[in-house]
Amino acid sequence: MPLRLFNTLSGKIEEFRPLADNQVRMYACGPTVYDYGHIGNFRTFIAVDVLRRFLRQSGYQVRHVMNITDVDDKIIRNSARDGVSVRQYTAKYEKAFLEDTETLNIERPQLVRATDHIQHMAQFIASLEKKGFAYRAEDGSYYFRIAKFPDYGKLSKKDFAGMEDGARVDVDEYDKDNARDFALWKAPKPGEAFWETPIGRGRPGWHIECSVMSMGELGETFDLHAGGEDLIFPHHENEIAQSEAMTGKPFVHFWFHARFLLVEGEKMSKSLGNFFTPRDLVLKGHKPSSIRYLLASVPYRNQLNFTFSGLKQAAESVERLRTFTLRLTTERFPEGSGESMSDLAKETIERMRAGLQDDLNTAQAQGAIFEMVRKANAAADAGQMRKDDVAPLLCAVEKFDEIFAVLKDDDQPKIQRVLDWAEMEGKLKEASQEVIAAANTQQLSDAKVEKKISEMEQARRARNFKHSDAIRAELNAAGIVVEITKDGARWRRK
RNA sequence: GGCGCGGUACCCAAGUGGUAAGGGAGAGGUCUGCAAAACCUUUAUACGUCGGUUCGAUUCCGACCCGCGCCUCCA
Repeated sequence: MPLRLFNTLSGKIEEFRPLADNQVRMYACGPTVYDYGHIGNFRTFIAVDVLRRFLRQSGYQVRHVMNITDVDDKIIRNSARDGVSVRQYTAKYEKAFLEDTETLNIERPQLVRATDHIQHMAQFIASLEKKGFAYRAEDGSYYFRIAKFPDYGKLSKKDFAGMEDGARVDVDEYDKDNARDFALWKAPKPGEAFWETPIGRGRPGWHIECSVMSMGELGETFDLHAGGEDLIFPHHENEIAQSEAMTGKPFVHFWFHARFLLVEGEKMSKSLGNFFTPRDLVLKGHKPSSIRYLLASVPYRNQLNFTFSGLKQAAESVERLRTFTLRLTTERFPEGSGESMSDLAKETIERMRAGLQDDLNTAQAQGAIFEMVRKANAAADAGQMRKDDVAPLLCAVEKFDEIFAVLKDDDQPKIQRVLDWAEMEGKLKEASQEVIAAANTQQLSDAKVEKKISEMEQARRARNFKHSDAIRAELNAAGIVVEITKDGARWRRK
């Protein structure tokens, strides 16, 4: 069964079939690097990441391109305010963004920067003008003439048919033929940064970069274009207008949009004080894996209410899966195999796939894996687990993690990087005591921990529980959880 | 106002025309030197409200209430 995805363009769930048999070409709108990315941004990027990972798991080769918007009004304004070049200003936030995607295990797409393609954009605009879809305003700005593009509004389902070309609205404010016409190119105001191009001095409008760079990398028609739901209009609508006006061909087959999230039941905003970046959350003591898990656990088209209680629950869920994996890999089971476990694993893989194929129903996939965990634990407790059952069960867990990417216990180095950054930025005081304490205990190497553990085991064998408990308490204080099992002690970092 | 999405237990969250996955939290229990982990039992006469269709609706239709999004640069 093929993947079924909601396509904003048709407003329906459709079978996803790429143009080329085996290859998917997708483009995702990336960040505008004028500030740190927040969890709302990352919800979208994680949704796209889940899509990308699932496509690959389904056997497609994925060509995934993402833009970095490193020029816009805010960037121009802020860089001028700080007295630095546009590139100097954006470099910091671009770096931060890439670090954050790593922190959240978002696979890196091929990146394209807007400022690397200014000349291409200028050429593109010149061609649009030649074709009659663009015009130059008195100040040297260029606008797209939407009255020339009858399909305008087909993505956002807006009806612009009644709009007459030439009906001037707000003439004082806009130097355009029609208020709905949007800027392709902005002439510089005095003191503003600009690029020198054949169509004059200025900077690109917001939408043009995505048309130029996506088609430049992926061709005139490609499979899928993704972004947050707010981009449906005007951004993606305008991309369609520019691109299809240019080529006369369909621009994109599938439009994929992730829904906005709420934070503690309210729209995230700085004024409400519920505005968080992944860095904020890490400093508050939340693991990157918890953040990713929570952001991925609600299907992308549903509103996700991001709460601190939810973050805690996510952490517990991840812990449960990690503990299960640890159990399978450390416990000794009798030789042989019990037929039911490999069936269970197969069933689970099938259910996860079915869920994800159904418009990326991540919640269903999670339900499937947890049901397997419970059943497998029960079997192990009942002494019915066999040595050969382990591999298929682990395989199912692996399939799960190919999509969710939360099981590898690599939170600590990422947390450390955030701490290092906080120190440099003078934000270390915002870090919780727990985070700092946990980071300090990372000094304890695996070898040292192992040594302590074997000392503890010796004490236990001698039934010197006072001593063994003391060691366990000491390790615990250092962020190491020790669990005694019938096959000996096993440990993990908190 | 136009267009669209949603309202499921203490919290998060799937799902179905025939009476509710999963996770977290709570309670009780098993195991254990003690912990931890794990397992078992338990927590929705019921899926916003009111009508309608139907043998039967939480699931389909209608109205209403509530929440949310977009309607020019916010993912």
